Amino acid sequence: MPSGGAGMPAGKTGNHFRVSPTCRSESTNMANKVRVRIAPSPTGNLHVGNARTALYNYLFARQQGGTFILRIDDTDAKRSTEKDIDGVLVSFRWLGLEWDEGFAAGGDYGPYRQSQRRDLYDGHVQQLLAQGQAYRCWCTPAELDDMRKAAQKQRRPFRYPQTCLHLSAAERAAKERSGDPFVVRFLSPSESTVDFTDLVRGDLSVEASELDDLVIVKADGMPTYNFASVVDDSHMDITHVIRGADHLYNTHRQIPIARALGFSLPAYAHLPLLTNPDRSKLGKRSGAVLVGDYASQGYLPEAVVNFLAFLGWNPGTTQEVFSLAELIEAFSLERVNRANAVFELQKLVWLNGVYIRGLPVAELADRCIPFLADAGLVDPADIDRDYLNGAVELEQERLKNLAEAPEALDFFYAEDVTPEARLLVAKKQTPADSLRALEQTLARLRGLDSWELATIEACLRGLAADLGWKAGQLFMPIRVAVTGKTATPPLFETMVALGRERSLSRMSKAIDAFTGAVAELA
RNA sequence: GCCCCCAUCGUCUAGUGGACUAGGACACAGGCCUUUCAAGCCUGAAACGUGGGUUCGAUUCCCGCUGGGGGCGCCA
Repeated sequence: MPSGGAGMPAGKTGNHFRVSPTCRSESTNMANKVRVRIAPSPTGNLHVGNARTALYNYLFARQQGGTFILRIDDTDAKRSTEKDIDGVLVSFRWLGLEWDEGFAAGGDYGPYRQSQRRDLYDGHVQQLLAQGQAYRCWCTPAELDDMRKAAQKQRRPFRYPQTCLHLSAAERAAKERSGDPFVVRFLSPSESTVDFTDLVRGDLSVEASELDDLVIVKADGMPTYNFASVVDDSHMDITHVIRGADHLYNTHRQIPIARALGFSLPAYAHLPLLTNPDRSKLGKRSGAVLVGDYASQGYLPEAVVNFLAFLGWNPGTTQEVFSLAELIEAFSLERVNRANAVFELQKLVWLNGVYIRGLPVAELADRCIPFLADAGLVDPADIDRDYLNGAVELEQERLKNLAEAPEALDFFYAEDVTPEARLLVAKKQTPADSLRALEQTLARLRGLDSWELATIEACLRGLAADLGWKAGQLFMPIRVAVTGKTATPPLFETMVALGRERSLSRMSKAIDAFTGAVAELA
């Protein structure tokens, strides 16, 4: 038995659970250490909505001194490969959400893959069958589909008509002898309502008559999500189920199953959904919705975490920037919102800049290297770190994300910058005068006996004064000559970072090219 | 269609019957700083969906309406 070690703790008798509307959160065993889980299905990558859910589970566990568990919900045999699982794990790790127990981490409640817990589920199915709270059903998917369509046509809600529940003994015997595939259905509760108190939303209630007999075991013998989850959450001693509000209805369906099995219930907290700008559920076709997309677009995991944390929760203070450690301290389920949150990137863009500016230069450089290497600007095996750090330092407050690094830093690495001649013309000056100014600049720069910020500045400001030009008039053409661009970090710092050789040779080349173009520009 | 949930600036949100001329952040606009671009600083514009109650008094409580969302699978 896969999770035999878990057993069923004493006290898990469920006897303090009633069907009445008075079933509240105190019915959970609060004395137990907090145990929460994130249970992704192996889809190859992590959706930001699941990432947010995982984050809240993580924060809650850490804050409560509890355990954060990762379970793989892979009851759908059609999609479940090692590679797909790995894709999910990579994103959790990138975000920094380390799990204490579960898949790839071990623990006393394993295995942590539902596909490997068949025996456990089978046992509980037998129990329900024996209790008369579940029954076999031979209706085929095609038949059900027809019934659904018919119901829709009559504009009536579809509910399974319990055909196979009401089979005569003879009919049932015949079906069983036939060897035809069957599913197992849970007999929906006879109580009037199914109620629970949600930690975020308060008292929730659904008429039991709304719940039809849902399939708990598929024809291939695998349990369905709603069944396996209930069994695992109980056997893994999960104390709090924190998940998206899209599971609200599932909770009403899972509670009767848990009760029929004699399980005590965890506390539930349903998080508001993340939506598209049009308020529809954030789906696969909604632009960048995978954590991996944000990594490759140059967002920092700490920014993504901070951003995600604030989608549906806030600390009640005006602080906006939170490290993971600070989030752990400040987080509380009580302050989770009920209304859906639009997944808008503008704040993430800003936060990302905040985190980039807050990084030590060397670390920012480290994080830029993969992007620079991809763009062919640097060879990771052979990097002049001092030069790179100098360049990164100058661009640090200009970078909104790492993916911009190649474009921002390209002139530090380009062989030639080939500035446009017309950009070498100083503001309110003629091309000829501009050319002369550049020539004088080069001459004076060559005469400098040190290549330092103060020296260069004194030199260029002095020249501007001698020329009777405003500083900016002179600096822009030099900037363009040296970098090829009109928007760069401050000129003197840039020239220092580039170094004397590069700076002077670029100026010289620019002057040569400019000389040939002056006539046309005039 | 049926069931459930939700509702404050464009967006994320504070607010828990009077301290609200409704606060903060992002984005936006203007200004300052300035060798360009950023960063930073200052200022501005910008919201309680609607109709009824309850109350001396509602953004806050209740009901209806409207609007939005979710669910209604042998997916999870």
